Amino acid sequence: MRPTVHDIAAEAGVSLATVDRVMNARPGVREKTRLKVEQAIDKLGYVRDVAAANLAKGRTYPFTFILPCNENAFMADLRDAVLQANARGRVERTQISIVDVPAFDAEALAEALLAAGEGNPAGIAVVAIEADPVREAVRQLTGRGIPVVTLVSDLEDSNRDHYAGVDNPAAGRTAATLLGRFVSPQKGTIGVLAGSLSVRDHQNRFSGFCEIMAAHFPELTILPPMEGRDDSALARKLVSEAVEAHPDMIGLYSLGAGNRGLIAALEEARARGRELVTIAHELSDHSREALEAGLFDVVLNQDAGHEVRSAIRVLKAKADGLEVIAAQERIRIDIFIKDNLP
Amino acid sequence: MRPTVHDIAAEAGVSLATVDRVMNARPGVREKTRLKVEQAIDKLGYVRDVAAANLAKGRTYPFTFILPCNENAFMADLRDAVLQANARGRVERTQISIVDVPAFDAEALAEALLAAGEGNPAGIAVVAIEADPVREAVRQLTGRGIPVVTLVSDLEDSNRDHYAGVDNPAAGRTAATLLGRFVSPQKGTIGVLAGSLSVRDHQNRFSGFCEIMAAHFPELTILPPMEGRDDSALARKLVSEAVEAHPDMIGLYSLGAGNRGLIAALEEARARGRELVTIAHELSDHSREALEAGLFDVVLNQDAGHEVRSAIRVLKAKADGLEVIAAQERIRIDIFIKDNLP
DNA sequence: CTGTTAGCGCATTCAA
DNA sequence: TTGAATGCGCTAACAG
Repeated sequence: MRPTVHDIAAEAGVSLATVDRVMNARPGVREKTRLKVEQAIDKLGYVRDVAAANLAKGRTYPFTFILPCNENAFMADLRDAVLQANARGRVERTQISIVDVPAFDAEALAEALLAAGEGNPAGIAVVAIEADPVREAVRQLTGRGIPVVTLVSDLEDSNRDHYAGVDNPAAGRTAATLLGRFVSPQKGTIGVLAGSLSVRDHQNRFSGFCEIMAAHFPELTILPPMEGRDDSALARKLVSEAVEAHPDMIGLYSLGAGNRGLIAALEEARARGRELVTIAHELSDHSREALEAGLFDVVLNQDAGHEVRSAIRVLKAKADGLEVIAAQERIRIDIFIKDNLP
Repeated sequence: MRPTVHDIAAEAGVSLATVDRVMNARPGVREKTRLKVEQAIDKLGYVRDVAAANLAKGRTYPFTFILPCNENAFMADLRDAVLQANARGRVERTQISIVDVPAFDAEALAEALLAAGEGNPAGIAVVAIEADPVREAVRQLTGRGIPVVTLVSDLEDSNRDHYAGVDNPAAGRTAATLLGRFVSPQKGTIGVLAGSLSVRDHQNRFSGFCEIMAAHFPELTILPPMEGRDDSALARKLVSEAVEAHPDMIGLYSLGAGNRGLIAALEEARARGRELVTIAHELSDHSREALEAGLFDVVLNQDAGHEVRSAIRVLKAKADGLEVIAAQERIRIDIFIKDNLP
């Protein structure tokens, strides 16, 4: 049998309460006593039974998820995933409250973070925006011992506890290699459609994309990126015009959301006899259909469900002061073609 | 607060013990009483606290994993993943014993399954072989209420509780599309290296591969598959000879293990000025290097860690009579190129 | 500073 | 056929 608190207490010659104090780093224990207990703990190889501990504590984990009120399918998926996780909260002992913030508004986000902190949640997950006020808010929270996990979009140079999202420069590089090889050996121009290049994720993807294109596909010219602002109509217009304006355009990388408009534009182009090798992000009903119809050639995806579950696991672990299994928490860049659709 | 057994007992006007009997479908309860309790349960929306239940039971889950003693990197990974999971068994309340069986030996596997069942484990995971004795053994086990999960390789027409592995025909189709597009617009022949076509997984991959090749890349000719028997030296020899014999061979799909020998052969070919678009399976140190060196173009992968953890989660859920979250348990076909390596 | 004690939600003897 | 009592491993008042 694995050792219990009783065994530790006996071994150390103290009471249960003292063992508990030591284990939870609570004050009111002489240094000497603490040492005895700690020795007993690793002599017996004690590991605390978290389930039992939580039972005793009647513990539930109140988490706060701060999400942008964006309209695209991915954010909807993300929200869904959070709601679903919360639905299973009865048994997982988590209780998640979602806080909505306006998209792309750093000030509002910073405020929301601080406000969330007031409720003393067991942890906070946030779709970050790269900005100093946000960084500062996160610093305050972690300083107060509240675990913070960035979700989907990271916050560099902050001391967030964990980032639950993909490596975006790598996503851009992946897109470049696939696009380059698919169009090869044709020469021509490649369009890029972003949501907004003021968003960090999109920046990162774009730079990764350009890096590989420049290095390995010099015969392909990247057109200046279009900014569709995740707006369906705008994206459609931009892409249609670009296809028209560049008869030598043979490929397209859409690194943001706004697949609907993009798909419409590609259908138009196809009707006029133009076929573009196209790589887009985020698997949704629309992008899946586009893949099956051959309008998209590749979809790069981050699994919202995985990200949310990972964030929760990490938050729980941090709240309990446990280690996280890094390998299990790495969020992959999924590559989908029509043949490996889930 | 969520309702507890006490609330149910009070609501139904019976004792805790009776509630327990009803919940665990144990005998010795009058039909009428049972009904009262059941009504109380869904009136209050009771869901049992599994953690508390396990604590009370002092429950641990003794699982048996039956693995082939194969020498390839993937199987080693799989074994590692099981050992690692077992190491965390103290806190997960699992205790896994590994049973080794000779590779590709259906009789031995069937025997091992039956033997494992004697120990009355809480569940069994097995790398299946498609054969009737195996099917029969699985049927017996599940008939006795022991949950059985197939791992990596499924067992069709058996009543195993779950399959923790990838969709192999889809893997083959994926390889075909990528290979076809990468070599395009060249014409030529494509080599196929299998471990053994008597293994179900390999068969499935091969047929998926041929299906797409025939449908979409008629200008490419698939050579008769080579069988490397997961033997490094043999694989090397076969591939080298094939490259030599077919000057028009421009692509290669390796759908089994034996990457070492394959890589050596590709290096030789490269030294002689021959470059083949190559797609292989399973990410390992060797295949990763090959990817980085440009010897492999794509590696399709199944994550052994995910598969094992998934198998354990499912086994636990089945043992507890709980639902599994299907979406979380689907094992992906990971596509790796040099840019999205983990 | 340290120990005693009473639960957390559930399963399980042992009586009745 | 049912109920009362005890304990799983741990935490948290409340006393000393």
